[in-house]
Amino acid sequence: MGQRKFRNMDEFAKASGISRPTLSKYFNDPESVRQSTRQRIEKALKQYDYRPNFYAMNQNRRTTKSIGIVVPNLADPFFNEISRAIELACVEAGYNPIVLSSHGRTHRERENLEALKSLRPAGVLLAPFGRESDEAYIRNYGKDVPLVLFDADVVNGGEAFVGIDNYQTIDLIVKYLFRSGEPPCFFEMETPSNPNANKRHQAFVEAMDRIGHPTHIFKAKGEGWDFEEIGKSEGGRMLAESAFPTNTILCSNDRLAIGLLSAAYQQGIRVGHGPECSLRIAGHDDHPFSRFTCPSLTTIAQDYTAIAETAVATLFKAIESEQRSNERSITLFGGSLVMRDSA
Amino acid sequence: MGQRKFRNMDEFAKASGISRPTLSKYFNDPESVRQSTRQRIEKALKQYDYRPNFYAMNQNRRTTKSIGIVVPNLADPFFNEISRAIELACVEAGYNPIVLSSHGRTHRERENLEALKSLRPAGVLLAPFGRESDEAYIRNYGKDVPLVLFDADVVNGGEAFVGIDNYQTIDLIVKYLFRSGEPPCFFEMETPSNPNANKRHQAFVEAMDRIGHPTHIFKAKGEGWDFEEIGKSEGGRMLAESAFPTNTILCSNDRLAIGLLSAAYQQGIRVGHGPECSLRIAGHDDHPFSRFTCPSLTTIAQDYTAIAETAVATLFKAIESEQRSNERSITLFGGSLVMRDSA
DNA sequence: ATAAAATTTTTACGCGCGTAAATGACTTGG
DNA sequence: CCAAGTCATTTACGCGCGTAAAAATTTTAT
Repeated sequence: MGQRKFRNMDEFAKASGISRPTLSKYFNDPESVRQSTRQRIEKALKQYDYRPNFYAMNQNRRTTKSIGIVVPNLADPFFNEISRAIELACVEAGYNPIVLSSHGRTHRERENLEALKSLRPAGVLLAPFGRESDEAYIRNYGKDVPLVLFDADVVNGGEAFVGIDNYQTIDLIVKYLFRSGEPPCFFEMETPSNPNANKRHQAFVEAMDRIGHPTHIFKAKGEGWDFEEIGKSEGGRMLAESAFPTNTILCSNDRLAIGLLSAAYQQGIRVGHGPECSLRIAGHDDHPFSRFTCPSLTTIAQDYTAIAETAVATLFKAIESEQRSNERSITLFGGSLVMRDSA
Repeated sequence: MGQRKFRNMDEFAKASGISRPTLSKYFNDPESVRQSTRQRIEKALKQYDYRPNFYAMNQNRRTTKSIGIVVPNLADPFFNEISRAIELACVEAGYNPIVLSSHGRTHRERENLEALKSLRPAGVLLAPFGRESDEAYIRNYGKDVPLVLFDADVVNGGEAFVGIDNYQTIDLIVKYLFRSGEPPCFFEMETPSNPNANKRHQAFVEAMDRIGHPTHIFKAKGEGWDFEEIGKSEGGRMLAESAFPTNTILCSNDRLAIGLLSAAYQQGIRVGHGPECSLRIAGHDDHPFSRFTCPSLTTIAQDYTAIAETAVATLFKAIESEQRSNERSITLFGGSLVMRDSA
């Protein structure tokens, strides 16, 4: 394959004996031409190795086949995994995903969305920063482009939100910790930007209320995305000061827990659910490293695939309906308890 | 800002009182117009909020401002960090980086490169899979597009290669381990696809030769990218069988080491450099989690920034020279020893 | 076999911008 | 103030493909 090079679709049309408009239709959607024509085209494609000019293709299309995916930070395994799942779902639907990470910088969220706009994407999937996002901007953005939010919600932003039901997950793990030992206290960031953190805080308060135990919450100072480092230094300090009133600590997310585990290890504290252990630590999110921590981390697993597929399906529905619907849908998935060695 | 919406550059030209060709020049390179004109344009830009059509812009350009960055797997923190550094360097140079991950699937490397081709990028930075890459294809690719390889080399692929000097790094850490305790044995994947692994193997053999100690190498069975899992299961089995003849194990990379540390912990083996410890474990790459393992991992830090910046600079030189040069350059950076608690 | 439906071909135009050449206006230094 | 140089404007064309409409062809149903 690939003897000749073609400068444009016309040349390829001549060589393959198929008219240019038909070829154009085929490249838009291979299903849209007759089976026999499709085979003829694909045979010619194998023989000649031609690819339409991406830019010319998209210039005049009403709508492109590109889907923008914007996440706060690809270095965070959670966003890494979920954007990978979303990417996959887009490719399977015949779309062309474009993943953009804001690298933990709030202002880059807006820059990424702006950059996407000039690509005229068919739709955008956005995991907003949360507190620090430009909410008005996002709401406005959704009026121009089909937009589905995931992980973190913005009131009235886009067509829909798909995320996790933090009340269910926190209730689940609090209940487990309570039944299997002392009731937990809660370890979180002092000023979390992610709204899930706030919901988890609230959910913890309510869960402790329900089981009728006093609520203890400990806040780690620190800014940025180095959650492990903050968990280690701040949590380590609290451990050293014996600040925690119970032997069970529920961390707002796995990354904090990983830092806390590291601090506990350094201080010679035995962590685990066995009788010879003096501390139990649990996390939330089932970070890919949670199974390799020492001890392995008991946590809540989010269903990445379900969230990804629902977000993508919702977006496609919005794209196909061709109009912004008035009813905004919110889908929350439950998480499942992963019992490992740390609690 | 942003009262009116413009359908094209002509409308914006009329409204701003600047001719379209001048605007076109400005968007190509803001420095290419006179300072006073530039200020007028930027003032108008603030007032009106216009962005040129990305597709029309690139269609007729000799060369676009896009740089393709292709890595085997963004889920691997090493590639995550280095692609982030490269992305940054490209943005700073006024280019538009496009990061594509092959998600650990060999065939996607070629698909990504093909997809990039139809974007007519100014250049491409590629970290090939190695053994499983289509080497002939990559060599050929470099004839069409300015191409710089990093991390893993392909003989005669592209303009240049930028990577790490595994001989220096392995020698460094072997020497350290030898001076601070028993000489190490080596723990690696049985059939690594990454050529760095092969070089490290070779470097280990030579380093042990130099210090005059017998060379022991242990190979973990397993395929794919779950290095931690493989390190834990295979390494754990070897630990349980007391297969290692020395108390010091040098792992081919940090991800294997993290798995091995996890296995050692589960078996109640105390790992570290202190007298109360029975095992020392060292890694290679300074994985972001290495400082949070239990104990924290002694390892070799690669200079991501240096590699990224050199790769980008080399690519830009190739782009500017407008012709494939005959001399292929190879740049190798040394690593530095990071002494933590595990060895 | 024939009519109706589905698909392809022919023809033609336009998208938004890059780019080139000629012309015109401005800046700089003496 | 003028000449030379620099930069902006005017004019005009083309890029490669999307897309629309009408004509021609093929397929399907009757």
